[in-house]
Parts: sequence; structure tokens; C-alpha cells
Amino acid sequence: MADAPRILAEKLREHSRLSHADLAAIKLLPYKTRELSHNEDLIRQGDDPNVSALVVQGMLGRYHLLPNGRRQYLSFHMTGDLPDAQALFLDQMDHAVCAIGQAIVALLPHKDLLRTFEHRPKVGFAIWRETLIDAAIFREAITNNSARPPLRRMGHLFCELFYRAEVSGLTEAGGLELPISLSQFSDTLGMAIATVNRALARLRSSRAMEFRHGRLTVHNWPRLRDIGQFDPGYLHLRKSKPSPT
Amino acid sequence: MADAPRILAEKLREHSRLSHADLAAIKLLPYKTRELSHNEDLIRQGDDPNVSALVVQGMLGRYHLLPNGRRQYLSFHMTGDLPDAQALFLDQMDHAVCAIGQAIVALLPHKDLLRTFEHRPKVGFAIWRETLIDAAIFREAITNNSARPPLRRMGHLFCELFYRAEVSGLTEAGGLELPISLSQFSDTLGMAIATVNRALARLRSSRAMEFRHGRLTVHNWPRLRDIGQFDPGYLHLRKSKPSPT
DNA sequence: CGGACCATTGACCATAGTCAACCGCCGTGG
DNA sequence: CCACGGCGGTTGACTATGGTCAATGGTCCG
Repeated sequence: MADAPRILAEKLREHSRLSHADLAAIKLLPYKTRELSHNEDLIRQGDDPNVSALVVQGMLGRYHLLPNGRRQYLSFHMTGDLPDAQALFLDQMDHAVCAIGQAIVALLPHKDLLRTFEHRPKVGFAIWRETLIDAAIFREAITNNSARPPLRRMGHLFCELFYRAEVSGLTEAGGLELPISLSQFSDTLGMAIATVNRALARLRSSRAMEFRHGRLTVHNWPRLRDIGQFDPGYLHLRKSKPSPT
Repeated sequence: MADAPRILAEKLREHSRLSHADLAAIKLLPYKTRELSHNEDLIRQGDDPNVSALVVQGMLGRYHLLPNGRRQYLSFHMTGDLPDAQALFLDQMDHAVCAIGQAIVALLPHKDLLRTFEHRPKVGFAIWRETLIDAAIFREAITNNSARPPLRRMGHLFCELFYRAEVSGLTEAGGLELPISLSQFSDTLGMAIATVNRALARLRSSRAMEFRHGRLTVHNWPRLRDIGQFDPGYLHLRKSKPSPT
């Protein structure tokens, strides 16, 4: 069930073409699985891990720890994502990774990944591409948090999470589980909790979407897309858009 | 004088160790140089270039174009940087790159770079690392623009630019040329021009630094570092810190 | 000399942050 | 079993911060 190589191969297929030999090399990667409880840290700022994690189930988040103890969340990751692939080449973690709700990860030793890259460059390129998409998501977050007013800002985040889930086949009944608290949204979007809440209320009353009890349901995708000014180009995926509801 | 391979090799040495064979492969890379005038675009959003640029002289910036025509600047790049290395693996540019002041770039064909990577994986890994540091800078920008008040936000940006320049040996007389207008700072930091100006005035009166006529001069590095809450770890460089003034 | 652009500053105002109170839920422990 | 405390969400009132707007001056260039 936790067939990490298959999950990884599926993910890479979203943006890369791999040969049978490349896929075979991926299938051979050894790994261990680990279960994380809500809010548990997988890696801390300053660590130098020798494995990288693949999300198998649930959701992880990355965050900076600020001098005053508060957090700035940087991104959220779902099944198939490699939230710390960068640790393959950067010695010290400049941010931490924690579970958002309960989650399961597969841990892939760096040495096996690196050996595979030397042997099968295309596999390395696919994972490189994965890290580049990551960077594109960060760029979009800069723009989102710096240039969009609260309503659009929240809308855009929901658009991105929904779209990425849809492409990976992780949505059900027009929505997905998002065990993110208002306080975490606040630390993600740089808005006060009260503002987050008011933006959520406006999104609800616009009938574009609903976020309740840790679950996002999209009622009217085109409207939500417009509110968030969401253009999925920056995700660099090959698959088709979510169907309008 | 525009010896692009040497500049690239120097840059990669800031974070990676390369063998003689790797360096030799870099020396063989063919390239063309191009001069850019102030504000000229090198690549536009949506383009699919078949070369990547290395900054040889001057400064480039990356930016998102917003629906209302405004810009959100994402990062600034100086001699040695590869501001569009990501185009090696991502088909469409999700942002544009333009010159900040007059600049010279070397254009390296993707096909030659990719061939080198297959032949000398370590060269690929070094450039991969370069793109990962890029991503770390974007992450820091998320935090900067989302969690820091105006004075710290400006301070942090100046810290980063000064520190990076220092490590690359690009500073002179305790400062460097930064041909960035207040309006561009405004579009970088998500603050109104007036706020940018007032923050600059406060930085000046704090005697930590001065920004005048497109030139940054650092008078008191520890104080500036404190104001910007700057910790250079996220830049993942091996060299030593700038000396306090 | 005129115009464009950039920097600077003051006055005003809207937005979003802060604070406090309240609710509901859940888990814990008396 | 119930009481309590804590956490997350919701809402209203107040306030401060930073955005908007307008006017001014300087510089460069045509």
C-alpha cells in the first residue's frame, strides 16, 4: 500500500517523461516509512539529514522559525511531493518540515538517490525539475503575499492546493482534506487570524468555495479562480485543468 | 575580459567543490555575450528560451507581471548568477527577467549544458545546487515580505544584496552599485513608495547604511544585520562573513 | 527651455491588526 | 459522571499602520 517508488514515479510523470530503464531504477530505491502525528517535526532548521522524504499520505508543511518564536509557513505538500529534496545538495536545513495533521512519509537515503542520478541522469533531471517547480511555487507565494489583498490571497492559496491535488488525483467530491488551522493560515499568508477568518467568510458567502472542519470544498471553480487570479502555468504540469463545477 | 566560464567556475566554487576535469568541461562551454540597456527585458513571461544567461556585469531582476500591469520583483542578480537556469528544465517562463541598469550577460546554450551534465554529473549537481540556493532566497523573501515590518524588510534586503556581493568580491569601499529605483523597491517589498522612502530615511538616520544615487554604502554592518534580522545561513555559502565596519 | 522621471514630504484615510469576549468542542482528571 | 481547561473558531470595537493622493524640487535629456 505504501509503495513509495510507484508514488514517486506517478508524480514525476506529471511533468517528465521517463524511460522503462529510468522507471526500473526508481523501483529499486530502498526506503523506510515513518508515521508522523499532527504537528510533529520531521526535520528542524539547522539539521543535516541523510535521507529525503516522500509524502505517502497526509500533508506536510515547511516553515521558517522567526526570532520571536512565531512561524512563517512557506509551502504545503501532499502525496507524491518531496518536501526536502533540496537537502540532497544543501548541507543545512534553512527551514523546518512538519506534519499538518497525521501523515506518512517514505524516507529515501541520499546516497541511493545520488547513485541513481549518476547512473540514470534522466531520473536526476526529473527530480531537479521537481525542485524547480517548488521554486516556482515559492515565487508565486512572494507575489501572493506581497501584491494581493486578503480575499484574493486566500483564494489563490486554495486554488493552488486544490489544483495540485486535482492533478495528482487526490480530490474527492470536489474537495480535499486540509487540516490547516486559521492560525496556520495566518502564519502562511501574513495576515492576522481575524482577517483570515473574515476572508474565509467572504469566500463562503460568495458561494465559490467552503472551508469547514479542515475540509475544502470547491463549489464554483471559475469564480474561485477569478477571485484568486489563479493561472496554473507556474506549476508547469502537463495534465489538464480541473473540470469546472 | 568577459570570460564567462571563469566567472561561472568562480561562482560555483562558492558552494561546490569541482575536480579539474569538471572545471575543464566548464571552460569548454561555448557562449555569446549580450549587452542589455537599463530596463531591457532579457526574457518575457511565457517564453521558452534555448539558452541560459550568466550575469557578467551589472544587475538583472526577475519579476512577475500582474493582471493590472504592475510588477512584482522576485529577486536581483549580480555577476556570476544564473537568473534563468531553471529554463533548462521548465518549458515556459513563469516570470520575466530584465536588466537593472546596464548589464552584460553570457548566453549558454541549453544543449551544451545538458550534454556536459550527462558527461560530468558533478557539474550538473553544482548548478542544481545553485538553483536550490535560488529557491532558498525565494523562501526568505516570502518571510521577509510577509512577517517583517517595513524597516526590517528593507534592511534585510540590503543585507542580502550586500552580503552576496561581498562573498563574490563585488563590493568596493564598503558598498556597491544598486541601480534600483524606489518604485522598484516598492514592487519588490510590497510597500508603497512613500513607505519605502520613509524606511530609507530611518535607515540613514540610524547610521547603519545609506542608499543614495543608486549606491548602497554600509556604515555599520552589525547594526544593519540586527535591523534586518539577517542570518546568512540560507545562502548556503562557504566563504566567511563580511567584516564588520 | 520644457518635459519626464525620480525622490521627498505632508495630510488624510482606509484597511487590516490588536484586543477582548464568547462559543463550541474535546479530552482529561477529579 | 461531570466539571474544568484549553484550543480553535467567530465576532465586534478600537486603533495604528501604512496606503493614497497631491504638491514640490531636482536632475537629466531632448
